[in-house]
Amino acid sequence: MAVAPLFRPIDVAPAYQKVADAIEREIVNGRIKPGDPIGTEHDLVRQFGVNRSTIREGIRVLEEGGLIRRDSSRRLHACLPRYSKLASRLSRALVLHEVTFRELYEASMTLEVASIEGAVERATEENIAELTDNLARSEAVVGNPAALAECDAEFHVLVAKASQNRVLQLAREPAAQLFYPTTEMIVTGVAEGGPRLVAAHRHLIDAIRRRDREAGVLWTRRHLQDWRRGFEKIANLDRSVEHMYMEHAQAARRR
Amino acid sequence: MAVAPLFRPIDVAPAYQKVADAIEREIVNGRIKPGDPIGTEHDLVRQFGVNRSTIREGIRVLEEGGLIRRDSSRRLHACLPRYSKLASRLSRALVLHEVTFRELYEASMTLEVASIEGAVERATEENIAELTDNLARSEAVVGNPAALAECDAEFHVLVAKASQNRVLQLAREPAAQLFYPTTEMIVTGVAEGGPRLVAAHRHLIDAIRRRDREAGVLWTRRHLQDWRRGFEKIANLDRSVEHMYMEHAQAARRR
DNA sequence: TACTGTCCCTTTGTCCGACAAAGTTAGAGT
DNA sequence: ACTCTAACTTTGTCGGACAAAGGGACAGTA
Repeated sequence: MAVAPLFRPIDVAPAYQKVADAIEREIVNGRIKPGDPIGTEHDLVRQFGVNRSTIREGIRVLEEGGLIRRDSSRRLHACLPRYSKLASRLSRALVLHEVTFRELYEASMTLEVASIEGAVERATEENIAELTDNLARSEAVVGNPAALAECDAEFHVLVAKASQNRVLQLAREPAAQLFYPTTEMIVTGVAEGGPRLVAAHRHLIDAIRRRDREAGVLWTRRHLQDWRRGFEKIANLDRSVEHMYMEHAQAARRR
Repeated sequence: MAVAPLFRPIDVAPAYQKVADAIEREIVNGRIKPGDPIGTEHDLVRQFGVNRSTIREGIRVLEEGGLIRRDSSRRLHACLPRYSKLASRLSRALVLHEVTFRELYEASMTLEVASIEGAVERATEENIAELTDNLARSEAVVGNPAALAECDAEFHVLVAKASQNRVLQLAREPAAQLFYPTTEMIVTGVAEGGPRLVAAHRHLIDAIRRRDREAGVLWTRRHLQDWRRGFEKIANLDRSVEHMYMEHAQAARRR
C-alpha cells in the first residue's frame, strides 16, 4: 500500500522553458504586441542572464508555437499565430490518430454547414467579391484537377471567412486540410466531378448573395455528398486518413 | 518580364530544422511508432553528424509540436500529440486574435450539438458510465464553483468522446477551453446556476441512454442558452476573450 | 527477504568560447 | 544624391566542458 500523498511534485522547469514562458507571458498578456521586435539573442542573454544556447532553445519553442517569427533579416519579433500553421499541426495529429474519412466527413458536414449559415447572414461585399474571383479562377482551371482542388480548398476558407466567426474558421480548418488531397483524386477519377464542383460553388455564392439560408445549407450538403459519392468510388469511407497526406500539410506549414 | 523559371528555389533550411523534419517524417509515416524510443542526444549527434546544440534545438521543436516527449527519466520517445495540448495552442491563438464571446458561443452551439448527436447515436456503455460518474461528482461539488466548472468541462469532453468522432472532439476543444473560466464566474454569480447546470447534465445523460436525439439537442441548446444568459448578467457578449484566461490554458498545457 | 546506502556510468541541462556566412550600418568616393 | 566598400552585428553551427540527476549493480543490514 502506498503512503498517503503528502507532497505534490515540485515544479522545477528548466531554464529554456522559463525563458520561453516569460516571453510568452509578455506576448499573451499584451505587453509585447504582435509585430514588436524581441531583442537580439545577445540582448536576451543579457536580460535573462543565461547562455545563448539556452536562449536559443527557448526561442525554438516559441517559434514552433507561432508566437514569434524571424523576419527577412532573421531578427525576432512577436506575431499572431497563423491559423493555417496551427491547423496543419492539428491535421498532423489527426493523421497520427488514424481518424477515418467517415469522421472527417461527419465533422465537416457540421462545420461547413455552420460556415455557410454564418456567411449567408453576414458576408460583406468584399467577401462576395473574393468568392466571385475564386469562382472565376476555378472555372478557368476546371480541367486541371490539382489546380481545381486548390481552388476548392480556398473557396471554403473564404466561405468560413465570410461567416465572420474566427472560432469556426479555425475549427473547420484541420478537417478541411485533410480533404484537400482527396478532392484532387476525385476530380481526376470522376469525369463530371469538376463541373459539378464549380456548379455547387456558383449556387453557394448565389445563396450568399441572396441571403438564402436554405439554399446555402442545401448546396453545402449536396457539395459534400458529391465528395462522398466520388470518394466511395475510389476508396472506403472507413479507411483511416493515410500518411501520404502529410506531404501537403508539411509543404503548407513551411510557407 | 521575368525570365522563364529555370530553377526551383533550393532548400536551405537550417540544420536544426532538417533534424526536426527528418525525425518528424519517420514518426508521421509510421516508421517510428508512438512510444518508440528516439535514442539519446548523443545517438542523434552520431546519426545526423551535427553538434549536440543543433540536435537539441531540433528536439525542442518536436517537443513543442507534441511529437516527442521525455519520460520520467528524461529519455526521448515518440508519442501521439495530445488533443488538449494542441487545443490550448489554439485557445491561445483565439485569445491573441481577440475573438469575442459571441463567436465562441455561436461556434460552440454548432459543435456541442453535433457532439451530442454523435453521442446519442454511438455512445457505448463505458461512455455512459463515465458520464454517470462525472454527474455523481458534479452533484457532490454543486456548491463549489471552481470544482463544478471543472466537472462541467470534463462532462462535455466526455460527451464529445462518446460521439466517437475524434475530428469533432478536437474541433470543439479550443472553444470549450475558453468557456471553462467563465463557467466558474457564472456559477459563482448566479444563485441557481449550479443546480441548473447539473440538471441539464442529468437530462443529457438520460437522452443519450434513451437514444433520444431530439431531447439531446434540446437540452444542449438549453444548457448553452443558460450559459449565455448567465454570462450576459456579468459581461457583454461582444467583448473579446480576455487575456486572463490564458492562465488556465497555460496550466493545462504543462500537465 | 526486503530495504538502504554506495559507487559508477550515462544522460541531460547549462555554460564558455569560437568562427563563417549573411545582413546592417556608416563612410568614402563619385 | 547615388554607389561601393569596409567595418560591425547577428545568426547558425561547432567543439569542449561540467554539475546534477537517473539507472544499475552490489554490498550491507535488519
